[in-house]
Amino acid sequence: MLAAALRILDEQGLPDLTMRHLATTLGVQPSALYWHFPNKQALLAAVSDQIIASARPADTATGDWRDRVRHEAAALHDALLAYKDGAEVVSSTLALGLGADGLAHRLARAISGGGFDQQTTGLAAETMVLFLVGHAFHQQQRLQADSLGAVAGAHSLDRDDPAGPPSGPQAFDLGITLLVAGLDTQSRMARPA
Amino acid sequence: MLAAALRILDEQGLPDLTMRHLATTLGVQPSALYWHFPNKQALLAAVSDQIIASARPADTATGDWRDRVRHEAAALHDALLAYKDGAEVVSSTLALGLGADGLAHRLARAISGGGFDQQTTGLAAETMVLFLVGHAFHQQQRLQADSLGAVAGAHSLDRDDPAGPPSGPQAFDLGITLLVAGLDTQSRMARPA
DNA sequence: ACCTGAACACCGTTCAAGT
DNA sequence: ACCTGAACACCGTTCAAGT
Repeated sequence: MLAAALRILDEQGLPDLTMRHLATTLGVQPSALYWHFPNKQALLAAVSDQIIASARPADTATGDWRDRVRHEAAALHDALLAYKDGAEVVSSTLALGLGADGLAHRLARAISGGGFDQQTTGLAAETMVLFLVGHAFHQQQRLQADSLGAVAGAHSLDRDDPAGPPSGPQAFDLGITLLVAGLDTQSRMARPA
Repeated sequence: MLAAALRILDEQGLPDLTMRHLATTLGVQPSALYWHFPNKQALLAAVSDQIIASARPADTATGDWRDRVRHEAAALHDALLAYKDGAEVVSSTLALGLGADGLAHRLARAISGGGFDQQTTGLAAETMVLFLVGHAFHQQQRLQADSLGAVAGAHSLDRDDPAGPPSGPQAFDLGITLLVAGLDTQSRMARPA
């Protein structure tokens, strides 16, 4: 039934992931779902955890902590983009404070390779989570708008007008780089080698 | 009517800001609202812009660009927190790509004081916007959960357990500091003084 | 343990028609 | 220009009752 929810999400999108639609798919009454999940948010939290868990694991052996952090962030970012509306689902779950903790934990583990104290590590991880999810959400929304608005727009390929910033993978990389560089500075200030 | 929408938002919260409820408040049929706004998202976008515009303007005279950026970020952050569910409304508008551009513009103006090229400025502003809004949303959600869950929790004051990171103003400051420090590094790499 | 049936209390949006 | 009335096509959730 979690699997069915993920299928609806990926094939039809979040607006169609309703309790009633899911019930129909399962050949069951809507009320039956409430034996398995207390409410819809709990369902979405479970879906979110599934999406995050699907992110390819970090190659823990290679590179210094900076690369590990960058790779882990990229892997999680990709996982959110892999499911239709994946970023939005995770974003809502995260904001409501239910689940989706895997995101912060995985980033924190990578960051802790830099030898920061626990508090800095946690704060930095949280900062990166918010940027990562926000960016994925934003990007996913634009991709969908483009694919639907190919009618009206007629400029589907000349996005990234020079007035606004480009917002694809390049923007994501810069954000992560900024944060990693900032962390690096912090570490030098704390224990100036 | 925008004013009425803002009042409902601030006094009752986003879940109660429905077209039907707003119409009742105005003594009008729900369908009447559709003469003024094409749909609910457009209404929420207008509300978002109002919230952002209410942020105290930056003191453009004092400090270097780093301080200006920090102050501007803090002012915008505070504005989102000033209205009940303000962060959530702005977050959704932002994600859908309607309005809320004031956020990025104001930050970009402050950042541009650092003399970065337009692309870096825009990307950095976007990064900060995502962090800023995500953090405000997260924080607002927790405050509300605390004020409602004072019943079940009984630990309303000993939040910030040492396992997780603290997530109040302190966390916000660190995130912004990290980003500013990262930007600083970028500028030294581009034109090593 | 797991599900049905039926209801409750809502939503956003459209559209002809009125003034 | 601005609004009404009435409908369309939905929601999430509860709860007694069934098996």
